[in-house]
Amino acid sequence: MRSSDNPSRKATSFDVARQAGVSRATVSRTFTPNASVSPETREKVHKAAKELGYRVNYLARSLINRRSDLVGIVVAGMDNPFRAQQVHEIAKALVSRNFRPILLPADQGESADHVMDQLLHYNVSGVLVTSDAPPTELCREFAVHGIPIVLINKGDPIPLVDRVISDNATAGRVAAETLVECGAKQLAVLSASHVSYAARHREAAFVARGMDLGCAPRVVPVLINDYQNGLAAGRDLDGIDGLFCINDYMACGVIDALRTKPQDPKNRIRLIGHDDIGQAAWQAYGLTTFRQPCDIQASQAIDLLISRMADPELEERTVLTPVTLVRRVTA
Amino acid sequence: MRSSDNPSRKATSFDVARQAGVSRATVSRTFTPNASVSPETREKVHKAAKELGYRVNYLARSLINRRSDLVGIVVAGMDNPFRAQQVHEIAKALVSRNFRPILLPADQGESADHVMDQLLHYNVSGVLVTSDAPPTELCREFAVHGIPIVLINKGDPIPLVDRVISDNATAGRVAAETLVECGAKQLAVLSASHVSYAARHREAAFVARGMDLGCAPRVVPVLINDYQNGLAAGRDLDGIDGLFCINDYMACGVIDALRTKPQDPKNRIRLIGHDDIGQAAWQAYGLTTFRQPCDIQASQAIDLLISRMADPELEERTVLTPVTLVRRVTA
DNA sequence: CTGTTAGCGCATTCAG
DNA sequence: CTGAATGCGCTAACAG
Repeated sequence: MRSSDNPSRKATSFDVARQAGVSRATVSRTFTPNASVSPETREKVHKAAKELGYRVNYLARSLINRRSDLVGIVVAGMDNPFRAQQVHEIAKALVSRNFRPILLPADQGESADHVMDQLLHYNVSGVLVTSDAPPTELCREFAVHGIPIVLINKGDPIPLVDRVISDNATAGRVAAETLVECGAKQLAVLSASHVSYAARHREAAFVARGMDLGCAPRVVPVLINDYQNGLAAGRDLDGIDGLFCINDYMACGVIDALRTKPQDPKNRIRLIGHDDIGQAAWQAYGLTTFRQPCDIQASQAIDLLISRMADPELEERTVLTPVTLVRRVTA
Repeated sequence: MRSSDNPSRKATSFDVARQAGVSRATVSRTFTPNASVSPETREKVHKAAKELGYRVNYLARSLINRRSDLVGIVVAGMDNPFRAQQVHEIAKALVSRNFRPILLPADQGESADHVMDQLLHYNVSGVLVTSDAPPTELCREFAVHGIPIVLINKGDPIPLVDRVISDNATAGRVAAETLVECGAKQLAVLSASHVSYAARHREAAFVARGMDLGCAPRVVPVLINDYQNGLAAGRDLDGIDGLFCINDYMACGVIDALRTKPQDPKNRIRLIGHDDIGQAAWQAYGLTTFRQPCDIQASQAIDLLISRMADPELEERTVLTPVTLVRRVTA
């Protein structure tokens, strides 16, 4: 008396096998890619399966495969529209490749550890991290367990951990050049560089190029790269006519601050952001900004994941994704 | 020769048992809530576990429990900031209660079916749906399989399917009253009511109350409740001095349209939105709107899930969450 | 191509 | 309180 006695319970391969008059192994083969089953039996099995509403239990399967098609997405700062978009693209890409994304918000510092730790219980096939502060030690632990990790736009190199990074250097450089082209002389960059790898690098490239062009940019630090900090910083801004914001989320705040501030009409401040969030294109902002191709980043991240699943010992890799300047009205 | 021969592989309860000098059953009990293990042996087991980096394999566990602590989140329209926030809150709530959210974007109509179908392979403990067009038939299938579903702000009653719904009637009513209070005489409501349950109900309540107050509202239909449609509709708006937008996402578009449109300054149009997305509070908008308590909705949805897990035969329930009017500058 | 056998890692009877 | 045995649902090896 195995299963099949309780009709309300989910059908198992055993039930299907009986109904189709074959063995369980054959049922299994029928639902395994690259199987080898004769067309007729496969037909029978499919028929029986449909009648019984049978579905392969992936959990049981992964017990054998030692791998679960589950992939963790660790994310912080979902209030930033760019993050939301990123998560969306990653989830879509994952699903389209037959992975199941398990979403882990990691906002409150310590929780990231706990949450990633949980993943270890699920035999995940990999982890995608787009949180600002990647917990380096945990990354190591995953690597040790042979679980692929890829960092998106974050963090310095870690052995066995791959990264997808957008071209921050180009963004910073082009931002400086564009602002100067537009006639700006007093450059500044707004960024919370201590919390974000990307911010740090964009800022550095901007400053370097600004110097080259003969206008040493001022660095205006903020606590977090968000709207509120942008707004506050925007109010205090002075003696500046060209500003690079490390991200659009903050840039929107700056624009709102400038809007209500008396400005010299002959010397409007030129502004460039980064990310091309939806709001950047809203009429109230018309923000000139760098577009990050979320969809491409997502699919490249997954490529890295897959290739490392095949060979966990691979040396860590970094792929650079291009940014493109979207010119609107602020510069 | 069971496991334990390959040191690089993950430790199993077998390994821990050996190292601690106890049986596998005891190890199991040590990591099972409400176990009954003597403090000393529990201590030994924990020590061994730590040394070996042992983690319970939840996948194997769920094979026995017939349940996996995995919960699906089905979502569409993540470009709407409100949706993003909703997903974030749900994911946080889920994780804090020791569930694992698996995120399923369901944008392209048909994909919702396919994607939900996949969930059936994972023995999920439940499904939370916040997509605009809930696939009624699939809901039924889940119900049949005894998998709890809760719809958030969506859909008409389905047997065995619970719902968390924000107080759309009050929102619609208060919107009408508030606009009139502010001196509006020509009311209108902007909504794509065919795609959204919530829109339909807010619209109806608004119209009803408007009639009561002696100003029959005009209903302006749009295709989708998004920024672009708001922008377009805003441009065409005429002969209106009080507008209720079914959601903030669209309301932002309306505001942007009105901003660039010559308006009679003595008869500015009063505007009320719904959701209180982050942008509503941005200085460029200052949108008066109804706040939906995402966090409360999330936790109530999970409560429903849990109670139905305990008793799948429960009659379907509906919980109503309150909305609160946040007054800013547009009304 | 198909059936048989032997586990994947764990929790749960049932004895002791 | 603890250990031995059984099986959750499935697939990988090996015959045939």
